[in-house]
Amino acid sequence: MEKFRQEIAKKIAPLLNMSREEARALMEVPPNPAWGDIAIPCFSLAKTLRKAPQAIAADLAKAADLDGLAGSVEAMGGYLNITLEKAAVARHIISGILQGGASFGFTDQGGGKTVVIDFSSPNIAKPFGIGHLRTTVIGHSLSRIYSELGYRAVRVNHLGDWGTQFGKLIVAYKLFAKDDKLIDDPLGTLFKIYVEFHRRAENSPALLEEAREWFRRLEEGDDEARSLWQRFVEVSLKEYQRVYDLLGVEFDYWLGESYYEPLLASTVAAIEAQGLTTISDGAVVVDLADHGMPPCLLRKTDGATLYATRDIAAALYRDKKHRPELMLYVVGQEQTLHFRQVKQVLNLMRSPAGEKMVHVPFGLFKFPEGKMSTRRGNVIFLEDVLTRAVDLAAGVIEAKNPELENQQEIAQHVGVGAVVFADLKHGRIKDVLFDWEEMLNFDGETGPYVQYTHARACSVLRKAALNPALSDEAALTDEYALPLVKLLGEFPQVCARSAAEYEPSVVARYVLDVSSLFNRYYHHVRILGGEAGVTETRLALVLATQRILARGLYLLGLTAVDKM
RNA sequence: GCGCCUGUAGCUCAGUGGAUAGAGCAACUGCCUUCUAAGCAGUGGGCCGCAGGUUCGAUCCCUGCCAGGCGCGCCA
Repeated sequence: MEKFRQEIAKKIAPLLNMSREEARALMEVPPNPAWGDIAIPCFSLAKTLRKAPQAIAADLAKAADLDGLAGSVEAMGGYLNITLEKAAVARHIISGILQGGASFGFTDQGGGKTVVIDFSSPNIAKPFGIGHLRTTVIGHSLSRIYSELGYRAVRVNHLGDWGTQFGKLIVAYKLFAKDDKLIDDPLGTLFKIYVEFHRRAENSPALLEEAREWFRRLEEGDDEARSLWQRFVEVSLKEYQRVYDLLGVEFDYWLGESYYEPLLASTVAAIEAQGLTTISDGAVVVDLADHGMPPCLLRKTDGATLYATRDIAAALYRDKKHRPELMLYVVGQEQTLHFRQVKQVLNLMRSPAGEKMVHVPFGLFKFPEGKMSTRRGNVIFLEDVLTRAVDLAAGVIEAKNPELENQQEIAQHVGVGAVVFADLKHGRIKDVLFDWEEMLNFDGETGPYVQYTHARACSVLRKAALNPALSDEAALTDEYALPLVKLLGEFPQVCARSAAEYEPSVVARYVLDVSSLFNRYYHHVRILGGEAGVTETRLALVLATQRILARGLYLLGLTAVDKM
């Protein structure tokens, strides 16, 4: 579709004495498809042309020579409405998708440039809760969308494997845990003793003091502290891997905060050397009052570093190592101030990393019972949500399609798809209410709905005796086929917008719309068994739809199943 | 107190400086001897938080207010 808009912009621009880009920017889609495919509102031109919008539109309609592009051009209440030549549109879009194969969305705007995406980043020794779902699926999806656009996506899992909580865990472990427990149920045990620690610490401040002391020993490389920390990290990673396997999520780098530990002293020294730091109450800080922010703490009074220090070191490291165009941080919106501070410090250091850094925030999960807190021990485990969804999907398959092969495998793709999609279909920034019913629903605007639509298209293609071919484009110009064709043609723009806004929901909404139009088509138009040329052409539309849905689902991190 | 984010149908959410504000869920009604009914078709349901302003035109941009969420140096 974009090609047609560009061509028309080229023809219209000289008539309005403006650039092609300006003409393109004027275009919109008429609210009623019967009015055309492209609308140009002429109101904003009235002042400069000193003519009534209605007259401008009428003159344009007369003057524009759009032969071969538009079927009709007419003025309507200040708008210039252009209707494209239906068969030409169908031929261009469908052949583009079928020849472009799986990568119709590929535009090569990335040109091989690198984008580093920091996402998931769970805190070691804490359960992988529902709270980590958002960063994990958004980051995963963004990495695929950027790859689709020709970028090299570097996926980094920035594990929270350092900090005072390890002091707490060591104290708790020495007090409450038995070694064998760490083998049977490692994360469950660590979680329990962590909660127990906080329960006791309420009445015993000495425990917190002891925890700080143990973290200090860890930082100094104390053998006992190191080996306990090492075990916590190992058992945690093993458990996280199960969730990542279920979700199909992979990373290029697993680098915890501890990885940057050796770089911290020199990082702080560099900032100090540039004269950016001051001492405040014994702590080393960068004053950001000139930039309207509270100071950024680099060193505590006791000399220990903070997470801002580590994020600055990590950003410098990533910039140097990968030379990226962009560095995305898919982290909850509650950390917006933190990232603004880190970015500002990098800018003050005159590091290019500051400009490249983009915080991609998302809203929190909210619960009917109130706030989730690891410390108080009320968490919903992501793995539980996923297995519950998979079980539910297995039940639906058993009821609706008992003959299906590989039921367990399909159930996994569909169940997980429901959970992932339920998250991605919402705009990032809004808080989301955790709702079992919505997350485990398979009807309506859901992952399974899109997967089902894809499976339906596959089923038709399997049963077809003819091969898809554009034998008779007129078969794609009816009221059910044409809207679908045109929507399929928007896929590249959808991918581009999704990346530009760091918004997987743009793709999610799109595949829902494609599914809806395809199901409508499927219901109203008999695909198989007609005249050969017509059937081949309809099959071409089915194949194009199937490919776009498969690609869209892939970009969201869902699996497109052939049967379900 | 200050800062950031959010406020659209009963619920969950799309939407755009423009022509009648859209989906899904829930409720009700139809449609399986025909390509997968996880579907399709239909009905009802809206001071687009409130008040000003900018504009030929504002749900969208600006200001103020109200409500909710989050954050505001030694946690991450």
